[in-house]
Amino acid sequence: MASRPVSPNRRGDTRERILESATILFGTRGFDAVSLDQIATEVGVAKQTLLYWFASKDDLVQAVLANMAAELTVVVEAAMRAAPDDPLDRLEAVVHAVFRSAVRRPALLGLLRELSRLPSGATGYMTEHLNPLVARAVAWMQSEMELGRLRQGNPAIIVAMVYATVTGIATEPEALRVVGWQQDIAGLRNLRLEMTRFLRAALTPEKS
Amino acid sequence: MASRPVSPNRRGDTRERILESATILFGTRGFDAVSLDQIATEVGVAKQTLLYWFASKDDLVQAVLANMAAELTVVVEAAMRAAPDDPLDRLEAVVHAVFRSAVRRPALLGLLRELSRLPSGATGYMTEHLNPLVARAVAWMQSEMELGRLRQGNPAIIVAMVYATVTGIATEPEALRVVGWQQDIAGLRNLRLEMTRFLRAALTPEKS
DNA sequence: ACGGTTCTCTACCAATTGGTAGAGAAATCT
DNA sequence: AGATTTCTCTACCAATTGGTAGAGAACCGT
Repeated sequence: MASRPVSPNRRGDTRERILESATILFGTRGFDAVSLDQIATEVGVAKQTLLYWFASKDDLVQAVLANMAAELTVVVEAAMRAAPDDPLDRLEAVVHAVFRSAVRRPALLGLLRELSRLPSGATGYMTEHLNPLVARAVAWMQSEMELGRLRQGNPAIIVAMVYATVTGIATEPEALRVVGWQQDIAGLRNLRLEMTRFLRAALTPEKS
Repeated sequence: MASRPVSPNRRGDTRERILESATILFGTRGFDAVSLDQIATEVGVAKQTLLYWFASKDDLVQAVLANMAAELTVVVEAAMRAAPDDPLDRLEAVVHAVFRSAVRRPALLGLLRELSRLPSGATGYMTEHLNPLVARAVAWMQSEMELGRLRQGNPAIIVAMVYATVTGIATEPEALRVVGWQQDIAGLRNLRLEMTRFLRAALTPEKS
């Protein structure tokens, strides 16, 4: 048992594997509920290997968050750029992209939600990272409102509301199960369609 | 230090004080993040007093959840009964009531969200408790849709969506802070108005 | 006054937590 | 080949976790 000569080292991907497992565990169960040992076991590595790559649990959390912010930013900006000009179509495209992303990795949005229960200060770094994205979203929504292409309202709050809706739906399968929703391909498609209809209705300008 | 003769016992309210503190701590920080010692310290009592009233942490969690479910049910049903007949007005009344409740005790909806990361099985009891409420909401929404008084759609998913929106907004002050929202009386009022407008727009039937 | 119940306490426990110390294998550089 | 850096390990640590054992104060009906 002492010798395990065959490549205990997969040459460099250890860090990423740790990040990936940590993202999933933190995002689904919460920071405090997940121990370093659990992550290490999942990755198939000793706890000290984690602490070699990340000086402390806090460091690991920060890295996971930064990773997530970057990933999310890429997804949103790509969708934003590729989308048509009409604001409702564009919003639908972004929501669709985020939603697909969230289905593939439910932990992503879970992490975002997890932020609110970190000791504030730890959140500073994140908000700093996500602020540009958020600011752009709010500005965009405001200008579209002024053009009369979106329903009038407080753009900041409405951005938050769209975020809350999408994130809530994507991170709370439990709530959906309670209302009898089935988590299969048809169900997912249905969910996405219903969500875009809901948001469209909420944001379509009133005919004056 | 050995003697503290002056009424260490406030005669019966200990259990409720524990429940209250536990609700707040669990709801804001999550079950795993809060230790029995922390709760005990907050209540101003020894940890063993907690374990006298609740056989285990799990028991305490269950009690807190049951408490919350009852409280929420009362709030929703009272609002539902007192509200006018028009479905949008009624929805607004219920959302208003829940929202007020959530502002007064942010932990309430936080607990609800926390459910999704409990080992399933622990959630069974809760869903059982909340199921009647949810089932009634879905049935109500469906019948109103059939009457053409609400926008057509999948009633179950739409109930979940409204839930996600309200809960997300009420439990993620962080998200609101990021978009520059101020948590004062005017801000709260504004938030509530914007939210009801949002939901109204999302659920108003299309004029055919 | 007294025996029992109700309630809270101090003292302790094994298991788990995040983290340190330092050894040793493998790859890389010279 | 030898030295150094990179990477992962075993062994250990103090602190905290949920939980047990059991003593003792305050109240109760009798």
